[in-house]
Amino acid sequence: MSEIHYHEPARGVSAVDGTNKAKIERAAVWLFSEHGVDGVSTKSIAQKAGVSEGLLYRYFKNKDTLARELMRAIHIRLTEMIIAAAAREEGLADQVSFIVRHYCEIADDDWTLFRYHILHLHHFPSFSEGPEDGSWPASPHAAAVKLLSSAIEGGAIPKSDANVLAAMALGVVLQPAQAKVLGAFDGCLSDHIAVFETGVLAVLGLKQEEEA
Amino acid sequence: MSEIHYHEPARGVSAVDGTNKAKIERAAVWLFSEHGVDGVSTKSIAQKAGVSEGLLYRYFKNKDTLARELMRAIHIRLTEMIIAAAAREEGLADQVSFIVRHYCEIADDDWTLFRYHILHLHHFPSFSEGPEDGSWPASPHAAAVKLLSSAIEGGAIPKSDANVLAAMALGVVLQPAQAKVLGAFDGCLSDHIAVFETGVLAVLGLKQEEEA
DNA sequence: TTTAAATGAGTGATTGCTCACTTATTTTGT
DNA sequence: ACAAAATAAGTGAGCAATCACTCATTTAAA
Repeated sequence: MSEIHYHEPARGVSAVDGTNKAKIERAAVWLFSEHGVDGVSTKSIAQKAGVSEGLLYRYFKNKDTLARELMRAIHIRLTEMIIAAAAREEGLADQVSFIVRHYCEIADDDWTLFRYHILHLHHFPSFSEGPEDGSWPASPHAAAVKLLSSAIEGGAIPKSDANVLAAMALGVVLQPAQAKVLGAFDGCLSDHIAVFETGVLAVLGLKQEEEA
Repeated sequence: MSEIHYHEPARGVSAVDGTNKAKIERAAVWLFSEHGVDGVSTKSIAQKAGVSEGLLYRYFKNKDTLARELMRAIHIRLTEMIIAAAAREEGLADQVSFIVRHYCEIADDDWTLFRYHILHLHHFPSFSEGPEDGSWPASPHAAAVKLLSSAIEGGAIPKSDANVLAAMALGVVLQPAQAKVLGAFDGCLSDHIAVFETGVLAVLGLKQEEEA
């Protein structure tokens, strides 16, 4: 199978850390994901974390920095996962499978942080802007566009708008994720990996099991 | 062609109305879509609308009511459009075509209001909850689930989880919409109706032009 | 003893909202 | 037709509450 080792990066944000900084981060990510950055007061974060309000400012310059660092953690984790998928050379179907599986696992691994990402990414316009210098994808979408552009160039996919195609393919997984976030169904995302994979391949115009 | 007349409901929120109430609504929907409900002050709404702050409270009970009424307008418009699609009897492919086309047109018709919906729906949990009494779909997602459940029951689609399938199908259109909202590409959504339709049919497991 | 961690009362600014008031429009009396 | 009276539309200073953030002080670790 000759796997390229995609080294699972650090888990969600301070997943099993008992420090006060970690407590603050866990409280913040929960509250931010639930009410949005502007809907959460520094007082409520401190209260939920069980520390004083002033302590937030020892570890973070201000509220916005705290919110941004948390968002950055999940955002780059997802982006780099897709970049890692693009580096694989077992064909497009393998890349799709890789992305779908890891996307679901990252989401399930720290669902609160993931919910924060999917609901409030737009609060940080800089995170969804195109690559700064045009070379490196700075978002999951940009990374997916790059991957599909290569696939089109290589003839694995009929010529089409990679920008739109990437969004459609991501949507097959992201919209169920959003539906789950909004309470439309239970269980973890990984339960539906197979269905997602079939769906993404269909959108890309590939029958499953085709393409050696 | 025997069209069932889906009577396009009222346009976006007070689209071409010069009253002060309309001015307030247009200012509010713009600011809300850009910064979120909690990120906008009543003072800034009044300022952008060119009226006094006190006037907001003549037309709306409070800020949250204003925000909710605007969200409700686009939310029920999209929901009822999908319900109307489900009432058509020209087959599933026709229903998909209907939904994709009208979804894009509604979005393009009042892009600001649509952006508000796609970015900030989660601010109003009541709008994404399941149908109150279980009978009537109260959201686009719920309406799509109902439509696909019928399709499965009627044998037009292989048996599967309608909840997940609906989310995947919606994602094919919604994710490009979100990508456009975040600035990933220009032009209007309707430019891609054909691609969306093909994608949705693929996700549903229907080759295009099949199913008499 | 020295240094770092942690506190919480206090700061000025801003929040959503009210209300006494002015201005504009409509209704009524003659 | 015209003014007086009544209602509606619109204003903005001001209120209590809350906001993000600071800092003198206390507590704990090295």
